[in-house]
Amino acid sequence: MSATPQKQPNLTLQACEKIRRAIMLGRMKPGYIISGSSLAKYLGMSRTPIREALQILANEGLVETQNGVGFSVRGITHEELREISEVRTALECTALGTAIRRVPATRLDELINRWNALKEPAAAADPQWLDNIVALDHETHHLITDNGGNRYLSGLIDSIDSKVQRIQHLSVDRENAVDTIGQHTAILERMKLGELAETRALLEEHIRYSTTYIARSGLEDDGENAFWEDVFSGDL
Amino acid sequence: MSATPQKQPNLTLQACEKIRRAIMLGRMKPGYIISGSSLAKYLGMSRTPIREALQILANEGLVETQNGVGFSVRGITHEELREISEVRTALECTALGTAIRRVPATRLDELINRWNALKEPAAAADPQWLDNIVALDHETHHLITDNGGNRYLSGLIDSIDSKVQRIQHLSVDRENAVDTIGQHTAILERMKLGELAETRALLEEHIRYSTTYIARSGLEDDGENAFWEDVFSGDL
DNA sequence: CGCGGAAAAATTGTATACTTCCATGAGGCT
DNA sequence: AGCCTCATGGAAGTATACAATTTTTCCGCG
Repeated sequence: MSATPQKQPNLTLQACEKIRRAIMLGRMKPGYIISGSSLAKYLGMSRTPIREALQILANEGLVETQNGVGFSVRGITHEELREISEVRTALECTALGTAIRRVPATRLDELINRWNALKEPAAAADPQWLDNIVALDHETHHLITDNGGNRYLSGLIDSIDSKVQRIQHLSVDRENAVDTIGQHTAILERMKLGELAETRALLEEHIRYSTTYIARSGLEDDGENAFWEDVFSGDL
Repeated sequence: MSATPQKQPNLTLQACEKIRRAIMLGRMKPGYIISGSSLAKYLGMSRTPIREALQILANEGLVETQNGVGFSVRGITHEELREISEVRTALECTALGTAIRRVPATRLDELINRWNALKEPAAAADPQWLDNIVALDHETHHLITDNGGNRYLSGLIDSIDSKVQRIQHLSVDRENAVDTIGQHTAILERMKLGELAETRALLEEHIRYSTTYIARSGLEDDGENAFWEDVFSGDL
C-alpha cells in the first residue's frame, strides 16, 4: 500500500465534503444562494454529483431548498442554538459517564498542561491565542465524546459541530478567555478525580456559558455573496 | 383551495419517503440490495431522483453504499442498538425535564386511561393487543419528546425511530406486555405528580428494559429478497 | 457432474439533454 | 413617471445517454 490514503469514494461524497467544509468554515454565509450549475462548473464536475451532495446537506440541515430556485445556506436562529446546546449537553454528559473511567490520567494531565500553558502571558501575546484556545476546546470536548464508547453519539456531536462550528469561535474572546481556560482545566481536574457528578455539573455550566457567549455575539450575519475562488481556497 | 393537501414536493423527496417507510416497516430487510434501476422502473421515475433519495438515506444510515454495486439496507448490530438506546435515554430524559411541566394533567390522564384499558382481559383478547400496545408506547414517548420544547431533539428521536422502528415491535410480547403497560402508567403517574427525578429513573429503566427485550429477540434477520410489489404495498 | 472462465446482460457512476419554471428586465400603457 | 405585461435568459428538476464495472449465464473442460 502506498502512503496515499484511501481515495475518492465518488464525486458526490467529494462535493459533499467540500461544500460542507466551506459552510463550516464560514466561507458561505447564511442566506448565500448556491447555484448548482455554476458550482458544478467551478468544481469541474457535472451537476449530478453536486445535486446529490446538496440533497444530502439539505437533509442534514446545513442547506435548505429554496423551492425551485435552488439551495441556500441555512443559518441558525437563537432558538436553534439553544436547542442544539441542550442536546449537546445531554450527549456530552452521557459520554462523560464512560469517558471518565476510560481516559487515562496521563492523557488528562497532558491536556491540563496544555491549557495551563495557554495561561502564560507569553501565550496570550500570540496573535493566534484565541484560535489556539478554540482548537484546544474542541480537542477537550472530543476527548470526552470520543471516549464515551458510543460511536453513534460521537457522530451526532460531529453533526452538531458542523452546524455551529462556523460560529463557535464566537464563544471565546479576550474578555472571557481566562474563564474558558479555567472551566476546561476544572473539568479535566475533576475527571482525574473520577468525580462524575461534579464533572458533569462543570461541563453543563461550561456549555451553558459558551452558548450564552455565542448567542450574545450575534448570529445574524446574513450573507453577501462571494466568488467560488474565495469560497474554496486552500481546502481539499 | 381544494381539500387536497399540498402535493408532491419533488420526486426525490417522494422516493425518499417511500423507501424510508419501506425500510422502517421492515419490507426490505437488512442486507437487501436495492437496485436503483429496477426500483426506478417500478416507481415510474428515472434513476436520478432514486439515486438522490438513496444518497440521503445513506447519509442517514438507513442504507449503505455497497461500493459500485449500489445500496443495501443497513442492519443494526447489538452494539449499535445499545448506543442508540443510550442516546435515546439521554434525549428523552432531557425532553422530560420540560415536558413534565408542560403536559397538562388531562392529557396524562387520557393516556393513563388508555393504558389501563389495555389491561382489561377483553383488550388482551384482541388479536391486535400487542400492536395496540406498541402504538400507545410510541404515542407516550412522543408525548414527552414533542413537549420537550426542543424541535431539534424531536427530530433526532424521529431519526432514531426510523432506525429502530423495524424491530421495535420486538420489545413487546405477551410475556412482558403487562410489565410494559405497568411501566408506562407508572411513568405517566409520576409525571402527573411532577416528580422529575423519579420519573426520569422510571423512564431510564423502561428504555433499558425494552432494549434488552429487543436485543434478546435477535436482530439478525438478514435478508432474503422480495419483489417490489410486496415491498411497496399500501403505503403512500 | 461440477467447476472455471469468457461472453452477455445489467447496473453503477457520471455527463449531458430536455422541459418547465422562476426571475429579471425591456417596453408599452395609464 | 410609475406600473403592468410580456419576452428573454438561465437555472432547477427530471430523463436519458454512455462508459466502466460488476453480475450472471452458459458452455467447455476436467
